[in-house]
Order: sequence, then C-alpha cells, then structure tokens
Amino acid sequence: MRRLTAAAAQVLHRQGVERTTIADIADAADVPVGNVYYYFKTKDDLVQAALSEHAGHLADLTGELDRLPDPLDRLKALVAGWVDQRDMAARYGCPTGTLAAELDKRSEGGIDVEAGKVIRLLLDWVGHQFRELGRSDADDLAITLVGAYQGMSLLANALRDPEIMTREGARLTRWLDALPTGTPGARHS
Amino acid sequence: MRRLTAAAAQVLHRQGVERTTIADIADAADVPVGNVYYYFKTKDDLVQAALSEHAGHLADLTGELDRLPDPLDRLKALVAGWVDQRDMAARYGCPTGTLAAELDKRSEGGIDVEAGKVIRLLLDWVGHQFRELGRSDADDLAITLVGAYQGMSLLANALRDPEIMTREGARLTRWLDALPTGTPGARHS
Amino acid sequence: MRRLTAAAAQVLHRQGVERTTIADIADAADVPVGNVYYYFKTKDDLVQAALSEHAGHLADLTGELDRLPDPLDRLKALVAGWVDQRDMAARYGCPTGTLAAELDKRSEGGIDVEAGKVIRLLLDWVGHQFRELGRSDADDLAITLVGAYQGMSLLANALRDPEIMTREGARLTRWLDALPTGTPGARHS
Amino acid sequence: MRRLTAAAAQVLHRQGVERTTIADIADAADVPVGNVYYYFKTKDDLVQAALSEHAGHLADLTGELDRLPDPLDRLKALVAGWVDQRDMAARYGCPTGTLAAELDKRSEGGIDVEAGKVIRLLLDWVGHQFRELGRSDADDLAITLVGAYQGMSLLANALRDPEIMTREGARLTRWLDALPTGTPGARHS
DNA sequence: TATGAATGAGTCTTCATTCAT
DNA sequence: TATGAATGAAGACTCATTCAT
Repeated sequence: MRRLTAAAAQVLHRQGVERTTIADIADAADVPVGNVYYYFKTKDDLVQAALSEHAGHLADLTGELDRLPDPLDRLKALVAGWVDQRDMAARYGCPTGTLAAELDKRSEGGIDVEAGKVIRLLLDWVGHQFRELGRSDADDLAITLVGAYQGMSLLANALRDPEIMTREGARLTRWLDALPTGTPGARHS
Repeated sequence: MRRLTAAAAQVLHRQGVERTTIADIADAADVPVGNVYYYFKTKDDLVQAALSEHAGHLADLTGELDRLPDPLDRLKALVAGWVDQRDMAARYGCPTGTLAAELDKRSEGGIDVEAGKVIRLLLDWVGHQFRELGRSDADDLAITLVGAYQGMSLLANALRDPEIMTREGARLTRWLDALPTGTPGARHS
Repeated sequence: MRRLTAAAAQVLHRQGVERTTIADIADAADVPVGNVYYYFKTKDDLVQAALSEHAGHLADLTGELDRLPDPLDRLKALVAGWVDQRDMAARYGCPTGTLAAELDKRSEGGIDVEAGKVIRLLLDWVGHQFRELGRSDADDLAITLVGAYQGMSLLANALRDPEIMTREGARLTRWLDALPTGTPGARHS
Repeated sequence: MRRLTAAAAQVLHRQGVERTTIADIADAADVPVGNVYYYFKTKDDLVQAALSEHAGHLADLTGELDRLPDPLDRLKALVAGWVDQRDMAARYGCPTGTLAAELDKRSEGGIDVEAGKVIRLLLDWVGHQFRELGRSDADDLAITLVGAYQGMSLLANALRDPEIMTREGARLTRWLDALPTGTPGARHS
C-alpha cells in the first residue's frame, strides 16, 4: 500500500491524472488492478493519496531546512533544491503545481480544494521564514517566491529547458540576498 | 467553423483537454457532433486549432500594445491586461499555461511542442520590448516577467483568489518602473 | 431502437434484471454494445423502456378486450388470456410481477415506483370493469383478481407447473360467473 | 454461524439475492468476510442456508398452528399471521415468494428447484388441513390460498400498501368460513 | 479455526471516430 | 456539404472467491 501511493504519486505526476489509468498505477506498483480498490475506493481517493504523498515530501523537505539557523539560508536552500530538480521540472513540471492545475478541472463544482492545500503548506512555510526575517509583507513575498517557482517550472516544462530553472534560481537567490530585512538581530531569533 | 474553434478554445480552457469531449465542443458551438469531423480530422487537430485561437488573441493583444510608443508602457499595459483578467485566471487559470501543461502530458513522446510555441510568442514579444529598452539580458527578463505571470495565475487559480493577480500585478509594475534601462534615447528607437 | 426495447423486454423478463447484461440485450437485438448507449444513457433507462414495452402490451390487450360489449366477458377473456400464457408463466413468471419484485430491490430508497405503475394500470382497468358491473367494491375485487393472477403465476413458476394456471384460471372464471352483479341493465351501459 | 444464516436470511430478503454481496451479509452478521467462506463454500450455499432458515421459520409456525385442534382455525390463524406481517410484506415482499422468483432466474438450467421446495412445504401443510376438513380438492384449495397470499404480498409490495394485506386477509378468512367442509365429524379427526 | 489481504474476471459506461444518407 | 446514428476499444469499479498466516 505504501508502494501504491508512491507509485501513484510518481505516475500521476509523469502522465497527468487524466491520462493515467488505475492499471498504469497498479503496474508501476506491481500489484493486480483489483487490489488497488482494496485500499482506495475510487481513483479520486488514490489521487488524494498521491497528493498527501507530495505533501509528505514537502514536510520532509521543510523539516530538513528548519535545521538551518538562518531563515534566509533556509529560503536560499529551498531555491537551491528547486534548481536541483530542474531536469524533472523540465520534463514533467512541478508535481504540486501540475496536480493543482489538473485537479482544478477535475471536479465540476471545484469543491476539491485539496490541491490548493499542498501549495498553501509551502506558502505558509515560506511566509513564516519571511516573517522571521522581520518582513511585515511576508505573505506577499511568499506569493512572489512560490509564484516564481511555479512560473519557472511551467516555462521550463513548456520549453523543455532545464536551464531556465538554473537562471531563474540564481536570480531568486540574488533577490533574496538583496531583500531588506527587518530589525537587525531579528534574523537569528 | 470559426464558431467551432472559438467554442473549442473556451471550453477546452474551462474544462481542460481531457475532460472535454467532442460533444461538449459541438454543443457549445451549436453544431452537430458529426459536423466537427468535417473540419477537424481528430480531437488533437481541434486542440491545435484552439491553441491557434489563443495565439491569435495574443497577436491581437500585442498588436494593440505595439501602438504605444514606449516599450515600458507596453509592458505595463500587458501586466494591466493580466490583472484585468484576474477573475478568469482565478477560476480557470491562464489559458496558455494550463493548455501547455496539459498538452505536455498528452503525447507520450512529447513531440507536441505546439503548446510551447504560443508561450514562446509571448516570451519573444516581451523580450523584444526589453531589448528596445536597451537591456542586454532581455530574454532573461522576459522569462522572469512571463514566469511571474504564469506563477501568479497558477496560484490565483489553485487558491481561487483573484486578488493575488492584483497584488502581484502591482509588484510587477513597480519592478518594471524601477528597472534600470539602457542608453538614454534608446527607449524610443 | 424499437428492436432494442423489444429485446430488452424479453431478455429482462427471461433472465431477470440483475442477471442480464447490456451485452445480452445488445446481442439479442443484434446491435453493438456501444449503440445501446446512444439510445439509453443507463441500464436503468433501458429497464424503464422495457417496462413501458410491457405497459404497451397491456394497453394493446385491454384495448382489444374493450371491444367486447359485456364487462364480465372482458374479465373472463382476460383470465383466458392469462391461461393461454401459462407456459411462459411457468417458465419465467408474469413479466410485470417479476419485474416489479426485482425493481423494488433495485433502488435503495425505493423511489422507483415505475414498476408499480404498470400493475396499477391493470388494476385500474379491472376495477373499471367491476364498476361497470355495478360493484361498489370494484377496487377490492380488482385486487383480488389481479392478486390471484400474480399468485398463480408465481406458484406456476416456482413449481414449474403450467397446469396451475389452467386450474386456477377455471376457478377464477367460475368465481366471476358466480359474482353477484349490480343493477340489472347496468351491465351493458 | 447461526448468526450468519440468520443475517443472510434477513439481508437477502431485504436487498434481494443479486444485490446482496457476501460483504453485506458478513457485515450484518458482524463476522469478517473471509470467515463466511469457512462455513459456506459459495454464495449459492449461503443462499440455500437462508432458504433453509425460512423453511425453519415455516416449520416453527406450522408446528405452532398444529396445536390448534381445528384445521379451519389453523388456516385462519395462518392467514392472521400473514396479515400481522403486512408491513414487512409491503416493504420487502414475502420472503419465500421473492426468493423463489429470484432463484428461478439465478441458475441458467433452472435446476435449482430448492426455492420451490419451501413453497411446497407450505402448500403441503395447507393441503393437509383442507384434507382434514374433508375436502377432496384439498390441493387445489391449497394452491388457491397460498396463491392468494403470494399475490397479495406482491401487490402490497409493488404498491407499498400494507392495507392490501389487511383487506385480502379479511376476505380469505370469510372465504375459509364459508367453505363447505366434508363429512361432519371429520373436522376434529 | 480465523481473517485481512489479494486476485482477476466481468460489467457498466464513455467517447473518439466512422459512415450511410 | 451536413448529420444522426453506429461502432468498438478502453477504463473505472465490483465482487465472489482464494490464500497466507
């Protein structure tokens, strides 16, 4: 079952939700098709599980970054991580972003805000760092930084060019370094 | 037939490519299903036509903006246009961006670079403006600006919050205004 | 499409609703499976159509019987018709009765009263005859007569014995003949 | 295991054989699904067990009625029992009758006459009472009485009207009372 | 003896595409 | 040129049944 959600997260990211069949995921996880339904009543449930998997990855990552003492270093490390994933982004886009875009179309009423939740996790964490840096406009900055990440991933993917990630990553790092921070001393709080 | 491509562009944007059936488009265009195949051999052809429709919209827009004498004004007007479309973006995302993301998954080999082309049209036009402004890093700036647009559209859509467009649009405008431009006098070339 | 509803009515009666697949019906009607869905969006719709088909048969029959001048003769002819169908009843039960019993279980909420409607058509027609015969308890008599029909069909089917239909039919005929009727002269109104 | 057959009898009656899954029955009996197969090799075996359960109920009932000295009283008490069950009949039909109708469709060859057996048990017992009453046409009368029961149950169920059971029960009671019996004195034999 | 998990055949339904007219 | 109908290849989901423990 862990194999299932892991396989689902990967295959759904690569092929997209609509193009992925339950059989695809079952194959990737090396389980019989019928067995999938023992753990997930519907395809949507499986998609949610994949979403949670991505949320878990994100939690792991931010947990790791939280060890760094300086919020600015954390943000720069986050950006560095994005750049490290440039080949995946150029090939398949950002997992969270593409999933969110697809899930948005998937349920007529658009009640399914689950996808937004993972992105909000990232926004919240980033906003928290900016706040620690003493920025009162922390939430806006978070939108800017995460937006830049989503945008560069989308462009890298559409143009199939990983170097976009590298160049934009460098720019974001410079931007972070140049960003005026709040009360001196607040940074190491 | 023009009705068809127009309907296709709209419905595909709203529902996504995979969730949209030929019948949906035929309905929206108020033509019989069979008739669609008189003009478009396959669904993919129709999707391409919708893509061209979006490219046409973009050409119309840039053609309009080109009337402005100042490249900086053109770029700021472009951003203003994005903000004007904020409700649509918050509901369905950027047409070009979401289509590109979907089409990327649609053909296994990824041969279908058509989607990237429309985005590249925008990048080229924006890059051209920056070049006119005397920026030697015009292409990078174009990536940054268009990337910011795609990113803010995606976030606005995922969070269903059009205000994200407003706030980020304002930031981009400030950013454009603050951007050091090249040799004085080059601006009006 | 007429072929479809006719085939559906027959096959559903013979095999039962739950045991009959869409493919079974498509086969019987000699149309491809997919085509069924051009006319009927769901299996339930097809079942309803089969029900209407039976209602139509009933209407044809009562229309025929209405030509007889005497209500008593009409009722006796109705019973004679039941007996004529004894082999079918012994093999598959009464179409309306078995369908009603099955449909009753088919929709959780039991909202599906369609099945009851066909039976009520028969009850109403029979009740009308008794009323013409001057019986003030016409509705009760209708329940008794139609109930006897349903009961003898069920027993004939369960015991696989068509003769049950014959014997009970004879008894019902005697019962009708012995039934005190209302004001003399009312019979031919 | 007794819990299992009891649960099976009830759930199968309420939902119908085809609509009832093994899991439904396991749930109702509060045993794990796998456990069901420890006692019953197949679903059909479980259905047979449910049938036996109903046969047992019938045996209990007739055993009870046999205590009455007068066969006519026994039959009238039988009818009274039917009327007492009117709400269940209006909601789910007669257990034996609906099961018989369903099982008839269940096995292609129709070899499965098990369902008929339970009904025959009832017919035999009723026929025995009529015989004790000195009626040489006891078997026919049994068919009439049991048929009336099945018919009124089906109508009550189809029309969701328990009062049908009440009215027809009253009629059957009058009919029994009016029935000419055989040699005086034979009644208490 | 007991059971949670596994399995795969079968069923409904959708939909791109074709075709006769 | 136009179109209602036809077609069949998937795909999601169900469920009786088996099995390892």
